[in-house]
Amino acid sequence: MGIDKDREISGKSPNGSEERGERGLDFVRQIVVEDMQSGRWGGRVATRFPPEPNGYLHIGHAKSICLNYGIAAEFGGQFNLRFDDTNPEKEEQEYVDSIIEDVRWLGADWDDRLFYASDYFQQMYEWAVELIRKGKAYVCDLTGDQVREYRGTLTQPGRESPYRNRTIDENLELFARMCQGEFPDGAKTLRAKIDMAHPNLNMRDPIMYRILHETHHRQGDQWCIYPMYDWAHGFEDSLEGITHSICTLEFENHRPLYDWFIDAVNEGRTDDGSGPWGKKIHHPQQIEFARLSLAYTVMSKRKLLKLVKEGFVRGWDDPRMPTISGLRRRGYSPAAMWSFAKLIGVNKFNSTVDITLLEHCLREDLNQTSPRVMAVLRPLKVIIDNYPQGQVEELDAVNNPEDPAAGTRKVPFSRELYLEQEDFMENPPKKFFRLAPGREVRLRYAYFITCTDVIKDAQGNVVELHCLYDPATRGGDAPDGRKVKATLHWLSAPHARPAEVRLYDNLFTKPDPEDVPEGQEFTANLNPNSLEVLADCYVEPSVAEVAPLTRYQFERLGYFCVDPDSTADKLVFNRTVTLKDTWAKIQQSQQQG
RNA sequence: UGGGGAAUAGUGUAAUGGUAGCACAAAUGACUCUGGAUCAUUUAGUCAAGGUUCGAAUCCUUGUUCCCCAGCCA
Repeated sequence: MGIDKDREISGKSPNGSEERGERGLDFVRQIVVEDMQSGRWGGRVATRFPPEPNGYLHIGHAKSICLNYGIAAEFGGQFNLRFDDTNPEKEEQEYVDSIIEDVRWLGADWDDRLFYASDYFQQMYEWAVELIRKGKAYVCDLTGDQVREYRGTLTQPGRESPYRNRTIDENLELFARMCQGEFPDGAKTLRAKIDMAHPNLNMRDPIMYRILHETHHRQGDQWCIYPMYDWAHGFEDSLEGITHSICTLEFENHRPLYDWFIDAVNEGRTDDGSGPWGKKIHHPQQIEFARLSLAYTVMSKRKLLKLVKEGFVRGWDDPRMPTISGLRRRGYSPAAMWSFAKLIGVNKFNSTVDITLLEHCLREDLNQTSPRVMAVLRPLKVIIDNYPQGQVEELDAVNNPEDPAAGTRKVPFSRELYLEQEDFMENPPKKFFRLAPGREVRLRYAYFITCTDVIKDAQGNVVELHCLYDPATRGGDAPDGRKVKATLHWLSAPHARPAEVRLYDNLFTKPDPEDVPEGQEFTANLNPNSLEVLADCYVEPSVAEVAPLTRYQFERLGYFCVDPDSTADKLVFNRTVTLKDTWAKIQQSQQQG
């Protein structure tokens, strides 16, 4: 899976100043280094990636996975994969399966530590009872609307619930009955008794449990009360011995609660377990970092779900989606994702990353690893008039100039060829080096050819070219040393295999899809041209039978990847990313004047 | 207008009291059997104003801007 390489890419300090240790490290790793030096966790590092299985993972999650797994790998620690499945209303097995596949594909290794928060429900229940006994939690009968009303506002303190001072025995009994299913959804909650005037709204008697008569994807109907995130999450980390609980910035306001709940359980507990409440439980440190934003796409699960549900894309793994499965289908490699994660770093402020950074990481990896092959996307038939009818030659082509070990292959050449339509212009502008009437170019690995005649249809479209080849230039070199300005890719028409090629562009037309007129939604910025299907393409015969997700570079065009829609009869490719295209830039500036 | 965070070239990110550096992007040139790749050069930055200091992106003060929080979601 190339994990060693991935690790190498992701590891160590960004500046290569490894001898300095903490210099140049992101702030999370600096904390880890300090903890290692101080022995805070006994030299132990344990991280986790805790997705809720209510959607597919996206590249923002990849950033988190690379951070968490990267830290564990670099410091000799452990990395857990844990499903935070505390809300049966939104969670599904399909999402669990896709998440496992995606994390594994990225190369993060959780060994045998695949956990589910729902497996901790019994322990959490017992701790909740303990909090009631300690007078720190109570059963509340307020309705949802009332809870909101009593909570107060950002600037005004809340009011205490009239149920706040129930006796411990009454609370114990009611909570047990909640758990036994005696009350309908929403009738009662268990709340922490903290401070209704707290300036942090999260501390105004937060709800620990709600009643939900819902079948859980894993626990079935065993429970009808479900823990809230704030109550559950710290304990999940605690039970797994997590040292650094890394999450995104919006949970910063929740950290006081994370700490409060663990402290509340630990109150009265001792290090050696003596005393009525037993032994103290582990108290991890929560650290928050900024989530990733990418230009020209959206990253929230809600919006991605909308794109899928309303058919704006073909599914979670549509190659235009920023999901891990979408990027994989598009042709991204784990190595590219890792180097991207390293490049963007980790910080505490929101930033929007330019897609050119992502594409740079992609090209950097694909250039090293992708076998080259010739393909023609928009074919233009070319007849070599002086090439013997019926003759076929097998010419040597290099598989990967960046990797001599990749070897060579044979490419058939014949009298009838396909060239790329855009490689010919009848009236070439300045700086157009490719084929034009009377002009000589090289066909890669083959011959020099000169264009002698242009055939057009009734509408004046160029439909066929006639050329002469120079037999002395076989292989692509002229014995007399004459030069040509261009080298073109080509295919022997009788040998070429038909293929469908899907070209992709940004899903949205604006860097910030949220930038919409008053009253409109982000979908108003969807790019109508994000997908272009070319049905009549051709590829080299050497790419006859290939597995889905196999990557190639189509010479001079870009990186392409076999789509799972591909069959033996019909090859289908996705364009992962184009090659850098100097001519396109020149053309653009020429058009702009 | 309560509380919690954060501001470094167009973008991302280093510098942790001592020459503001790197990558991407952009521009120019070299080389090239991919107008690819590679190499070289250039443009461009500390939110603002004060203060401390021999010396401030870094420390202090004041201000500005941005993000998060009023789900029985996570």
